[in-house]
Amino acid sequence: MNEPSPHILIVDDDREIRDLTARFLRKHGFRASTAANGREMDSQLAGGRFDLIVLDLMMPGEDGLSICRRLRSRGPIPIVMLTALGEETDRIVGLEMGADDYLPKPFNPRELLARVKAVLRRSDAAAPETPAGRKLAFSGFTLDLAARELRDREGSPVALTAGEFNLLAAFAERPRRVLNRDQLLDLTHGREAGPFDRSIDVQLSRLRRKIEADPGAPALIKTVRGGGYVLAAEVSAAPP
Amino acid sequence: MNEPSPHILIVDDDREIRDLTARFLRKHGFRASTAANGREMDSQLAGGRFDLIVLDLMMPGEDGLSICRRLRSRGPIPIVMLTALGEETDRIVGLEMGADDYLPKPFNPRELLARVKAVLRRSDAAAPETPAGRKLAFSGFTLDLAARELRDREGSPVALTAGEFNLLAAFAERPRRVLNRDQLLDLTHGREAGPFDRSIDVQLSRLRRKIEADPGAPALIKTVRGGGYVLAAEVSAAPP
DNA sequence: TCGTTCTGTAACGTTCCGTTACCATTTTTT
DNA sequence: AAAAAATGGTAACGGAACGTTACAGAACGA
Repeated sequence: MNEPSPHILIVDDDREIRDLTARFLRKHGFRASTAANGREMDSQLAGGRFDLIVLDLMMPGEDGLSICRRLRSRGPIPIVMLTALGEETDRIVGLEMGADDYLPKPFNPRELLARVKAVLRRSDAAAPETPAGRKLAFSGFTLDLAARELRDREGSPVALTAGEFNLLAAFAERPRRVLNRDQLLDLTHGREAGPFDRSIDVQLSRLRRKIEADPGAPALIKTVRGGGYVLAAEVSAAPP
Repeated sequence: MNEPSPHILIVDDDREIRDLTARFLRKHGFRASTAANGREMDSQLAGGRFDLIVLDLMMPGEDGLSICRRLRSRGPIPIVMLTALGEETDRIVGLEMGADDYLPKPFNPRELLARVKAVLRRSDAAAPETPAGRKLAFSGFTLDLAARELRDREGSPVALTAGEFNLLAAFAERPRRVLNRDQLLDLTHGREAGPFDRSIDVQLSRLRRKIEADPGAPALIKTVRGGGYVLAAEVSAAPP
């Protein structure tokens, strides 16, 4: 079972940078595609699976921060951002926005390579998903990570939104561990929590309404006041 | 029961950077210790447990790379590396060496904080094994530490709040030992007692109301006047 | 483009828990 | 022994954390 080399999407309005970078990454064993702006990126993303996105911060039209936000709301894909030199404020804002790493322009291609590798290694270690679609079973439910669907004990599918599924998957992969809101935001959106961020609470409330027998007295995902939430059930691998 | 704040070791030959960084991290809720070189780091590591190491790359004597390699061979502790600006080659080597993140010097403390938090969040969520999903039995009750629930002798769950559960867990893990209020506060909240702190008394009163047959004459958790409280029952491991 | 679905924010109600206060009981002091 | 102090139980209160709903902007599909 040979896994394919990681697929990287380079988003930059400068054609020369785009092409040179893509060629350089390919020479070092990656697959690389390019996009000149947000729109092109969207159609690329619709077309295939990517493992990491190299994103220019300063672009005409929709800028890198806006794109970054959009990507984050979709799911936890790793992002390396390219920033003009010295814009430290932007770097910090971007970091809180959820980019995984930064590279000041102009950059040395070798260094981009190193950061891409490092970010991939990190996100790989953080998300130990098996390439083959895993199925997890807990408390009568079956969660199919590859098909992204949940079935109840009768086998009928439970309609979950993307956000609800991501949240449940984060718990199912770490059963019986208390996860705080920071960690959950990171796992589901790769984002950092703001000071008054309640989005996890709301998502969890919606999730509970769908999977708890009595949402008023949750037995599956419990609240740990001051700590976060924990999946109380035992999780085991389910047969394919 | 409640984990203490993460403990960070700063290894840098520059005393000013060391101390400023440590102070900054402490101000933001971390525990921080310092070491000026590899030797000091070793004795610090021998002395206590650390959750993350901030490591300067350029140091007289044993340099950061060598230290990083040694740390890696010891175990999987998270490392954030500090590199001088422009040492591109070293940065690349450092990342490939296995640092989890790095920061070019001079760095903005806020950015260090953001990266430290991010690295901790991830490494914490990626922790491989479940600590100890133990179940304890005493006096007809069953306390499931992983699922955070208590069941009575009929098997019906007893609704405990997080604080009550933490308190009971502290006792169940130390049966027949008198625990004073300072110890209990430390075990449940990682906090020190204030001069007129009665919070343990109040919580215990609430807990007794839920688990004692006659809260007026407690048989499970007894008061030791002038000493604290003690779980009188015998505790044994329960089958899963 | 339009309509639908999803999701974060704001707002409000509820529950939890630390503080305070008051009382009963025990211990110490006078 | 009476008075005073110390100790602990618990009710009551208020601030903070959490649950839930409503709404509006964003993403998505047609």
